Amino acid sequence: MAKRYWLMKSEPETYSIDDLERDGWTYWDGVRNYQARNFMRDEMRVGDEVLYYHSNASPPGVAGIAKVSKAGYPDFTAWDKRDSHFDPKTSKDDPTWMMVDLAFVEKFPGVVSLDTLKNTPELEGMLVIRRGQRLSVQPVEAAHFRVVRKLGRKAGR
DNA sequence: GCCAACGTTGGC
DNA sequence: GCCAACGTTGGC
Repeated sequence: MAKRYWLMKSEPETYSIDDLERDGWTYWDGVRNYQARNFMRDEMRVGDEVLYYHSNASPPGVAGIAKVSKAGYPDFTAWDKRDSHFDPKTSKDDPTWMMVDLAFVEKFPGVVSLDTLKNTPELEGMLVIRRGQRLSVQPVEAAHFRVVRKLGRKAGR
């Protein structure tokens, strides 16, 4: 199957692109939304590329690129009582929540801000700039991905 | 910190 | 199955 592209949101206070660069890879735990879960469980494949989006940041925007290094598997933090994402309704026999692993690819020299995304005509229709769009994992068109990467590589220069 | 938008829960 | 109440997301 052809490589696909995604956008994933993280609050930099919780886990930023710098954290990912330092660690090299991470597991994407804590997603507790069915639509986002379905993307990770059913559609994300190893090698897919991901726009790493900083939400609740100033400015919010795409900070770099990651890639999927492991396809969907159960989010074990859902079973951990001490974890903030603990979900008492799910069991190990029938996991509700899934996650993927992400590997660091690149950090942009500057953030491609939400404002820039909104003001770039080639990005019209991108989900992340749609009002009220809260999905933390969302598909991105290949053409949009390339435009954002180009903007990112020259951002802050 | 505020609040609009949205998803989920639960009473009926 | 409806829908009000509630919790969360995320821009500002």
